Amino acid sequence: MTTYESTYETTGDRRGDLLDPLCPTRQLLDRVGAKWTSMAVKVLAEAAPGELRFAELRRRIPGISQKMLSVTLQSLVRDGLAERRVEPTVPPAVHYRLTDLGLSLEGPLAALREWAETHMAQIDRNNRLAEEVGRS
Amino acid sequence: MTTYESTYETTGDRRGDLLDPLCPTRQLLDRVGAKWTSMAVKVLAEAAPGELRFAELRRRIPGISQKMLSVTLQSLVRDGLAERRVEPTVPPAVHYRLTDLGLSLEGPLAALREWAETHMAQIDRNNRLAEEVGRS
DNA sequence: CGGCATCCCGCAAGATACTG
DNA sequence: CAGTATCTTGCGGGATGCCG
Repeated sequence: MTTYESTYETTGDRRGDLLDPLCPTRQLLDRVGAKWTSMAVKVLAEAAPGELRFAELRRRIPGISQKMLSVTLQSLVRDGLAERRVEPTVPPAVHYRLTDLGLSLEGPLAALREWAETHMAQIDRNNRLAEEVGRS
Repeated sequence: MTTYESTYETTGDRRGDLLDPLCPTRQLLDRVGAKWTSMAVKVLAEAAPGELRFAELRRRIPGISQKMLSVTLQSLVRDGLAERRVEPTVPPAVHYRLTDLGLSLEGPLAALREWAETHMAQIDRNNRLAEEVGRS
């Protein structure tokens, strides 16, 4: 655990200076929460160790725009989670596949997904219940 | 797996209608990616099965504003992940604790955290490398 | 103490159009 | 085919101030 807890307790009100741009968990969650990243990782992981072309990825991620897929893949490549391979034909064919690092992320992500699928129905029920209570 | 894959493959371009507001994974990731939710769950989980007061939570989550802590806790309570207990003193003391459901989320979240702490340094290195390449 | 109401801003992300 | 470029918007979230 590299995140903060014991510190700051006694210091009172010195919030606002160091904040937390360093916390690795925060950084990761920002990326995972980026709305498409986790989907892309999932789809690529399902195809692993094979590759997928841009258009193929787009087809497998319903609702994603050309732009967001492009941006998301660039981010994955920059992070070293995915690799880009261009076949020099005309028109060019671009293939993507997860790196070992990317694949290693799929495990934790899958755990979260499983949790979601198991419990989201309950959570929805809780929300509807809270809504009714709120109206009273 | 309740998420989509085999569908949409043959239908071509019918994106934009059903999109995905139903996908439980997406819903969960939206909440987890909400920048403070995961932190709050973590801190509450560390205190479990004990409770934490509002101000105490604020102290343990460096950088969070009063508003965001409030909003985040409300969200957790609505989802049934946490419970709120008000002690009718003056001024009132409000205590929060995770429900069993909330606690069950901590496992998958901790896995993600562990992954982050293990690999974020490498990812940062990858990014710096990509930046250098980009300048060439 | 533990909020809620209000105002405000930046950025993620959608729509659209163009290119090697 | 696989992208960039540009414009635009929604809303997450910060700051501030008031209330029971």
